[in-house]
Amino acid sequence: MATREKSGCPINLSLELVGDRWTLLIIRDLVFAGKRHFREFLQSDEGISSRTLAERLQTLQDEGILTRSDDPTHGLKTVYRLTEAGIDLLPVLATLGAWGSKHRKADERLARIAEELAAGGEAALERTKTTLRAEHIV
Amino acid sequence: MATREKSGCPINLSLELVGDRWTLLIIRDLVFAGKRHFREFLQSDEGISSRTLAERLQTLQDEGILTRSDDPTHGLKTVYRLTEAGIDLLPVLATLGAWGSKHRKADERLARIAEELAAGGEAALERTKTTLRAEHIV
DNA sequence: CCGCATCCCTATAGATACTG
DNA sequence: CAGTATCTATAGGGATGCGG
Repeated sequence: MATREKSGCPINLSLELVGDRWTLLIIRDLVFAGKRHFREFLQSDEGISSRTLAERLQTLQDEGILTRSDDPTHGLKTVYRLTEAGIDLLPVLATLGAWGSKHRKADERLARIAEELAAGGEAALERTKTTLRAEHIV
Repeated sequence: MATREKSGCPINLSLELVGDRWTLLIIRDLVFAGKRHFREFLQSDEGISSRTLAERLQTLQDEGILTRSDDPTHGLKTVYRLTEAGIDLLPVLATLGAWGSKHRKADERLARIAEELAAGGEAALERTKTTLRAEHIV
């Protein structure tokens, strides 16, 4: 990515990083599907290519949204985790999910989950965030 | 756009429509800058091209996010307005703006506005929505 | 097996100029 | 004024390769 900033508008700055077809899907998989490894991200229903995935993981790391580390139990594997800045994207995912549930033909089961998270407001978001943070300490 | 659906995930369905560099900037200009005409969108700081703008306005209309109509006071002009589905994207803009304010180097003044809207919660969002709806009746 | 890097090729984005 | 035509640049899919 690394496009030069086109304006200081907060919405624009956010979109310069996450405003594409794939970035928020990767973060969704980190948050809701508990994915941590390269191969797992490759296997999402939407089918990201390995080339695009590698590039996005790199820039997300460069921009402080996630961290890369070695899997202690399995030398070959690399573990990706969200930083605080990444976890803070949860409200964006929640509002996007709520909108999709309401205005697009979403899968019934997933739609209900999205609506519940959105309806739960701040409290529900905080609970999810706490769960995500716990993993870093472990 | 019109890419065939890659999954029924609500977040994915949202991203298939608004997950790109420009769509949410157009909606931002409709919501916060009160823009209504083709030329006005062209003049945003980020500099969208006329071709891309025309295409996005078309698909947004096709997907029921905005409406196109003639300006009664000025025969040549076309007026773009958000539908209810479009207005419902406001929480997405709000969370994106809040994230950008907190985690990117955003313009001071705009950052404060974004933070206030986010901090205001549901009530602040509802007030903005009401203002937007009023325009349709007029 | 793992996380990528590289290559090739096509689809789409975008700049610029122009039209009804 | 709201868009198109045309041309070029880039993003991205898919196959394959490669060091650890």
